[in-house]
This record gives sequence, C-alpha cells and structure tokens, in this order.
Amino acid sequence: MSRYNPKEQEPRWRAAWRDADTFLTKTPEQAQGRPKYYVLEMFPYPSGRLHMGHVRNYTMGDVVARYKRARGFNVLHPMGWDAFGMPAENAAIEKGVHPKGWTYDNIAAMRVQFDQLGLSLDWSREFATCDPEYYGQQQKWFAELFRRGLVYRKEATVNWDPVDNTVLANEQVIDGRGWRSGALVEKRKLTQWFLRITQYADDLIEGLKTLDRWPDKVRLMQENWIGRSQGLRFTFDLTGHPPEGFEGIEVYTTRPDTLFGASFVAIAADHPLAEQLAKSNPEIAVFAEECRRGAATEAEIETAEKKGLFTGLEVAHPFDPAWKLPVVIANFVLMDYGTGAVFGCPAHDQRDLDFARKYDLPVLPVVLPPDGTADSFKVDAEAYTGPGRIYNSRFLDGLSIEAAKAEAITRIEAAGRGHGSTVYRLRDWGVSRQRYWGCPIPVVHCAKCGPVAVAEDQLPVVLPDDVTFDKPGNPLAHHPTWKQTTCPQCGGPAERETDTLDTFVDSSWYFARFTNPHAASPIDREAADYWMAVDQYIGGVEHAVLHLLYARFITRALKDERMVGVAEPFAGLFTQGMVTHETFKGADGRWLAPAEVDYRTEGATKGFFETASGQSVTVGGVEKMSKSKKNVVAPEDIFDQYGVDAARLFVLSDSPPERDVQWTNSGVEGAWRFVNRVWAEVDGGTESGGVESEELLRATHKLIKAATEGLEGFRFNSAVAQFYAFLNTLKKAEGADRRAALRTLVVLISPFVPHLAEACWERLGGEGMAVDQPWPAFDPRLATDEELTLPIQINGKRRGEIRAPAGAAEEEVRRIALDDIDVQRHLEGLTVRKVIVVQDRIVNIVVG
RNA sequence: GCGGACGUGGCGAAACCGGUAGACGCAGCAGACUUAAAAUCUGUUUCCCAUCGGGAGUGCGGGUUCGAUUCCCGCCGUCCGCACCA
Repeated sequence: MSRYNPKEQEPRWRAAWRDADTFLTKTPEQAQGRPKYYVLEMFPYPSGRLHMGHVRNYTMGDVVARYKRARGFNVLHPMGWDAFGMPAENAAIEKGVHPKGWTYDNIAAMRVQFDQLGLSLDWSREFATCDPEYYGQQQKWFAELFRRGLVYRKEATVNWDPVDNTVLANEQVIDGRGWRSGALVEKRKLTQWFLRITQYADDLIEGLKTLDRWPDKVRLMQENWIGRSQGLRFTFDLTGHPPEGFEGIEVYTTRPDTLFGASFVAIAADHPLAEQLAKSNPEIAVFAEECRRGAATEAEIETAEKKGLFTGLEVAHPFDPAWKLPVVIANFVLMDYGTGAVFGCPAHDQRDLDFARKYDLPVLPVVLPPDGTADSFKVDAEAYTGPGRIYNSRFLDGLSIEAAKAEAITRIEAAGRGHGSTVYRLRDWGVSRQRYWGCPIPVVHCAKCGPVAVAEDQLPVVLPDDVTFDKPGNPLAHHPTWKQTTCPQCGGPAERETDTLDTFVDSSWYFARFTNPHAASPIDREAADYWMAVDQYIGGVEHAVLHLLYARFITRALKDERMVGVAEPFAGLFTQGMVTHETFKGADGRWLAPAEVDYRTEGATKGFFETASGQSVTVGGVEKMSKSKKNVVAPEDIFDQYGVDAARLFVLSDSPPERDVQWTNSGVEGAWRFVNRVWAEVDGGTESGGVESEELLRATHKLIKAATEGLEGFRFNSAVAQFYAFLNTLKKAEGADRRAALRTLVVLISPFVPHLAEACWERLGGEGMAVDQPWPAFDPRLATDEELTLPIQINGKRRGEIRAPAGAAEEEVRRIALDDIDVQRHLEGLTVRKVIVVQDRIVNIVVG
C-alpha cells in the first residue's frame, strides 16, 4: 500500500486534461444537441497573488462546471482579468513601475497559480480588460450609447486633496483627510460623464421578478437600492425678501399626509439657494464650507451629528399662507436625492424629531395610532411612523394615511403648486475617473461641435505608454501630445477627453465578450445568442448591488442596441461567503501571521506563542483574511504541504457555501486525511472477490442521491459530509465486493477532488478518464430503506421508537405504536385522545 | 443612520416542506499497533441528576401548533453593503 502523493499525481493529471483538450469549449455543432450551460465566476483583479478567497470562489465554480459536464451539458467556463484600476497606479507611484508592466506581470504570476488549481477552464478565451482589443470594443458600444443619449455630462462633486491636487476615491479619504497627504479633503465640482441608469430604473425593478434563481436577499437589496417611491413634488413660496430669482423652494416628500405636521423646511448645503445666500452671508458660507469637508460617504453623512443653520428666510405653508415655516440649511439633506430640499415633520420622522429637539422647533403630531386618543397621544423621544388616522390636519382629519396622501396630492395639484411624482433613490452612474489606468472615454472636445464621439474607424483610443507619475493628478492630462487630435465631425483641431472609465464599466459586459472573445464587434451576436444568459454566476455577496446592478443595466442598454438578445445577463446567481481566519497579536501589539505563531504548552499554560520570540500571543477575532491584519494563509504553502485537492475539499466542506468559512490548519488536515483514506480504500479494493452486498448497494444509491441533491442545491458541505460518511460505511463492509461502490464514489468526488479521482480511476482500471465519466443515476427504490425507525412522541416528548415498513399505512403504524411495550408503559393510566401519524416520519400520541 | 443577513455542543456545522436536534469534520478522552514517537486504526464525546432511567437544551423574552432550530411579535449581539476599492 502506498501513500497518495499529490506532488506526483496532480501535475500529471493536469497535463492529461490539457493534452486531451478536455476543457476546450465545444461549438454548438460539436455539442450535437446537448444543452448549453454557462458557468462563470466573477473574474479576479490581478493583484499578483492568489488568496484563499479565490480558491474558494473558483473551486465552487469548478465543481458546478465539472458536474454539469458530467450531466451531459455543453459547458462554457472561461476566465479573464479585471485588470484596470487604482492598485496599478498606486504601484506606479510607490514603486516607480509602469502600471501596464505591473499588471501583465501580475497576470502571468497569477496564471501559474490558477493552473495549479486544476480548474476546468477554457483558457483559450482568456483576456484582460486592459487589452486594447477588449477596451477598444468597449469604446465602440460606449460611443453608441453616447450617440443615443444614454451618456451625458453634468457637474458632480468629488473628493479633492488640496495638497496632492488630485481627486480621491472614498477609500482614500481617511477621517476626512487624504490618505497620502493627510490634508483636509474638500468637495469640488467637476464636469463628469454619466450613464443614464435611472432611465432603466423601472425595468431593473421589474426584471428582478424574473430572476427566480437569484437569492431573495440580493433582489431585495437591489430593489431597495433603486428605491422607487411615490410622493409629491411641490413648492413652498418664500416670503419677505428672498434673493433675486428665488421665489420658492421645491421639495419632495413621500409623506404628503403629514403636511400639517410640518415645522421647518431644510435645504442641502449645496442647494442653489444656499449657495446664493453664502455669497452675502459669511456665517452661511462658513457652515456650507464645514458641510463640504469631511464626510465622504453616505454612511458618514448619515451618522454624523445632525446640524443646521437658520437662514432667516421663511416660507408659507401651501395650505395656509399665514402659516410661516423657517428655512434651514441642514447637513443631512442630500442635493442628489429628490429636489435637495425637504420639509420636516418631527412627530413622524426620527431624524426630523432629533433635529427639532436640538433646535427647539415645534412637534405637531398628525397621525393618531389606532390605540391612541387625541388627548393622550404624545410624541416624546421617538417619532411615530406606524399606521393610524390623520388628525390635527383640517380637511385631512379622519382619513387613513393612504387616503390623506391622495387627498393632499389632489389639492396641491388643483392649486397648481406641484404634482404627484415618482422618485428613485438610484442616481445616474458617474463613470468619469481622473486617472490613467482605465479605459479612455472615446470622446473628443471640439470648440465648434462640442463633445463628439470618436468615429468607429478611429477606435480604439489607446492609452499612451509614455506617461509619468511624478506630477499630481491625471497623467493623461499632462501628456504633451496624446490629447491633441482632430474633430471627427468637422475635422478641426480638438482635444481628447482625458477621463477614463470606472472599472465597473469593464466588468459590466465581459461575460458577453467571453462568448466570442476575438470577435470584430463588441459582441458576436450569434455566439451570445447561443451562450447567454450565464446559467450560473458565482461571486462575493459584496457585489450584491453595484456590480450586479451595473451589469444588468448595461445588458439592457446593449439589448436595446440589438447587440445582445437577453435583458438579464445572469439567470442564476450564487453569492458565496468569505474565507476567514483567527487574528493574532504579539506582546507589543503587532499583528502576527499564522505562520509566525505556534500552539504549544509552556509550563502550565497552553496557548499560542510567537515562534521567533517565544512570547505569548493574544488571539483576536475571526475575520476576513486581509493583509492589514496578517491573518492570511498562502494557498501555495497549502498546496505544497497537502496538495490542491485537500485545499479544494476543505474550502468546500466545513461551512455552507453562502456563509463564511474559517480556515483552520486542523480542518485542512482532515481533508488531507480523507484524500488518503480514499486512496487507501481504492488501493485495497481493486481485487475481485467478496460477496455482493445489498447493504452496500443501497448505501451507494443513497450516496448518489445525496451528492446529486447537494450539488443541485449548492450544499457542497453536505455532499462532502456524505462522502465522509460513505467512506465509513465502506470500511465496515468487510468481506463485501467493493469495486462497484468505489467506482461510483470516484466519479461522484471527481468535481471536488479531480486529481485524486483520476488517480483512483486509473488504479481501479477504469476506461478513459474520470472527468469523462457520466454522472451516475440512482434507483429511487434502492436509495431508501425498506424498513424505517419511527420515533414515538407522547405529548410532543420522545418516548420510544418502532420499526415499520416504509410507506406503511396510518392504521398499521398506529397499531404498532400503541402495541409497543415502551409506549404502553408511558401510557399507563392515561387516556389517548388523538394519534397523529406522519407517514415515514413520526407518531405523536396526544394524551389527556 | 439606511438597507440586507446571520446567531445550534469545546469549535466548524447538519436537520431540504413544521416531524428523532447535533449527521460529517475538528479538538478532547480511552484503547490497539510501536522499544518510543509520529502516522494509522477502533471506541467515546450537548449539558445536568443518575443504576434502570429521567430532566433541560438551538442568542434572550413571548406567541401559534399535537409537535417549533424552522412560522409570528419584541429585544440583544455579530457581520456585509452604502454609489470613486475591486
């Protein structure tokens, strides 16, 4: 008996698959009518190193791809690189390397690691989004959307680092300061390119209903993100002497029923009226400046202290001109949502209530809860947002909330002050980035014609290689010659756009490009019609909203261009959890990597010690593997020690795929043990002889059923547990002929541990390769037991069990149960009131 | 703050439609093999009282039900996303 040697077996089988072109995608003709199946994992950013998260993600996709292949599907399973983005530019600044060289070097390094994983990928379709062949095609469709008016320019706010003179991403703003300079970050307005995703808002909501193989939570998150709300848009008239040109303030509300509870009107700091007032009022200017600084993200804005500044202006209530409300500038009102102005109703909105308490504004309840009375109901520290009847509201009194909303809208519309309107939380997608390492926006600016899309025969607009990163800001903008060009429309002198596209654009259509990555047009319609939509898309849940929503939007936009036939790119979606690990800190507070730590017994104390110093180590929380906390286990070290299959098996085994899995050394050793046990069984089970065992046959069919259901339902951990259990059964079946059972087991584990399966298949004398074996079918009669053990409950408490034939009639089971000696003992002196028999499950005897 | 999830032994978990809670793995304990150790194999392992046996138990508090980890209401805790990270 020989120990399984992954170092010898694994490269051998990878070479065998490669030499046989096993994973080369078949054309529809070659597939000979077999149904297609498109499996895709979210493609990686080429950081240069494979991490355990990749191992988990791509192993899951591989299991699906190999399983579907065994089920007879014609499978497309491609891989590429999401290769544009900030890290390459950061490397250029910090290490003086060129983003292009850095990126392609990383791709080459990662490709080697990917090959080791033994994935069933068709590498002939590989591309990187930074290949001009890819982004040039992207520029083609982008130019089309521009001509169609789906692309436009408008002013938008960016984070500006006044020391580095550069735009900062939100993640580069740390506590309101630039990450490199440490300078206080300012908000600055720039003219930027936008994609009109809001035009598709309703379609994107409606489309969610068709995505029945998406997790409910992701659909819900997208719906909430789009945030369609019905409400009222209307104008409060300014009274007294407002600045010239400002007669009123237009607000949007989803609660027009609470209009009589209004006690102030709040506008955003960058509302035109606020900006006008700031010109002549230094106090307002200072406050607006304060609002402009700091908070880069919505989360920070929403959690920041609610602050306001009274402008001294007043507006009249729309239903009572004599009723005046103060106008305040508030840091929690967003210019991007609705009209950038709201009315505050403190009694029925918590944020408004907090604000009203702070600035001593009236709190007027206008919705009476069902169990409240007008005299007793008070709003104190908590706003009331529940159901009820309207009161304190003149002509709305007594109405339900819904009826009052309708009535308020009708009256406002009749008065010509506004109209009912649908508003989305979703904003148009700002795609401009003032950076070098991205897809150039294919537009030129002509003094005569304005912005003009680059003509198709002049694409791609290629990034120049000769750029420098010694000056702050966008290297494309400083390039001496690159931006000088001629106008495609009038032929006059013109300048290229120097902004590049958000990398989310690159990842919004790559799945369609994979169907024919070498096509002369962005998408080969015939190939896309055959392969799209992606049948199973797999990736991190952190992409639940942005990437997945953008990809759905672009697919719809391209469908309207007739470039693709489907509206929804991903028919099935699976969002997998992260790989986590314990964190360790040394005595001096430094983070320590797992490799720097030992578990041992030191005198009386057991625990973790730093290997180098022998000092004791604090064990922190279990967190996502990250460089900053050093709780990273390098996949290559694991492959080296246990082989790829053990690593693959472990990331699939311990936790359900949608949940986080905690990497542990002992866990991967368990997987390694399994690999060896399978090998040992196969090694010792190849000889004929032994008796045919019905028990083993039944166990085998049960296993096929369980494995198949586990794979279909994305319960890989359960499937793996069944393999382990089957191995235990197999060990105990001494004297039985195990050859058939082993062959079946090997085919079933093949998607999980493909190298081991091939080695075993060969040892068992199977024909061809394990990867080419069809998925075994099970006989439903053999996959269930003939006689079952049924628990007997008395008043819901388990009091015994009986044996009964499967499918036995209720009467028979009832008789066996009541005759049972244990049951009778418990029933002594009691009256049986009812006997509930659930077929093949349980018997519950109710006594009184 | 808003939106979404999750919470079961010492640990990772299973229980798919409301029907035996803890499959499978890890760690632990006991044993076999060994001069010894490692590796491997066998058994055992939710907690409490215990001889048979009984009681409690799925974050906490309530509810529906013959029966609740599963459904409903309220609370607590943890994690993810929040639009220029990918």
